[in-house]
Amino acid sequence: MGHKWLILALGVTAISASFVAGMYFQHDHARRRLQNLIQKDPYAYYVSPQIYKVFAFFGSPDEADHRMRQIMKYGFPGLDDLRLYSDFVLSYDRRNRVAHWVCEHLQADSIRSKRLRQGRRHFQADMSVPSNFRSELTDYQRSGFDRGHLAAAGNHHLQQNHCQDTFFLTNIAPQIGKGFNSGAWNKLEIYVRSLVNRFGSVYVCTGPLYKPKQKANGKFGVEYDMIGLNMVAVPTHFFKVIMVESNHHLGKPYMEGYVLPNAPIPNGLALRSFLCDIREIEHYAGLRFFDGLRRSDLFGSNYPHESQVFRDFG
DNA sequence: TTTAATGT
Repeated sequence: MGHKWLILALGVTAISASFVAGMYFQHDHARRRLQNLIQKDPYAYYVSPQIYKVFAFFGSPDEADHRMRQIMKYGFPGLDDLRLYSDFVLSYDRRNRVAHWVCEHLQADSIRSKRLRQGRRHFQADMSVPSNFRSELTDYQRSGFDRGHLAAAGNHHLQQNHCQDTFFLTNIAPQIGKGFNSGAWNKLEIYVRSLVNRFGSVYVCTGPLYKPKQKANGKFGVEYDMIGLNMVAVPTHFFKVIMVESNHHLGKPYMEGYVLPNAPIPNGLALRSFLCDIREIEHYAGLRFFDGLRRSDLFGSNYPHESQVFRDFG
């Protein structure tokens, strides 16, 4: 009689012991996975509570999470008022009514399909932004400025809603039309798409700059216009930081940055004359680009004298 | 070709 109870007690002890051991190893495994994640992308850890708040906006959180992680694979430039769209991620500047930055991950099929070009191009205010921080269509009308895309419409032709999302005014900034938006800036966007076609996978971060100038009294100050009743800021410059993932023969990522003045730019001026040290862009924008990459792992840099690989545009 | 605004 006593033996039966003893065997039962031993059995229960063994089962619970293995259960506890299993939980311990499971927990250890999860902890190591999390540690790897944080080492690869330090921002993921800090940003996830804020991201999950945004998830409620989407029908299927898992899909949004998956796409967001793909686009933001190399880290967040900043963490202010993050907004997820179907094919790009954006940080919104409520004070200026213009984004801080917009991140895209471009692959050949998102720029190739031409049939979506026929689709209606329809600018609209983003009603998810509180009205006192929101820019409206009327702010841009008769302002003398174009509604310039940050994430270009031509980069998001894979699905109809991808393209339509780029027309939200959160992704729009006041740009000089002739000589800039339809000129040098458009040339830069076409150049980015040519990189996508040649190398397959390109990460792009685009945004405005409000660049200080030295005044008559010798001190530095920032001066910029504002348009409309909502006082939408007119950036003095725009930047684009481009990172080509390692599909090419040297097997290392390649990064370069451009800064263009929001002004008419002579047609003959080569794009490469706007190449800029990325640390300088970070200084003016208060952002860190592709922080998840070790800079020493990069092939080349954005200095014009180092590499001619990507510099054969007109 | 692509970008966009304007006037009817």
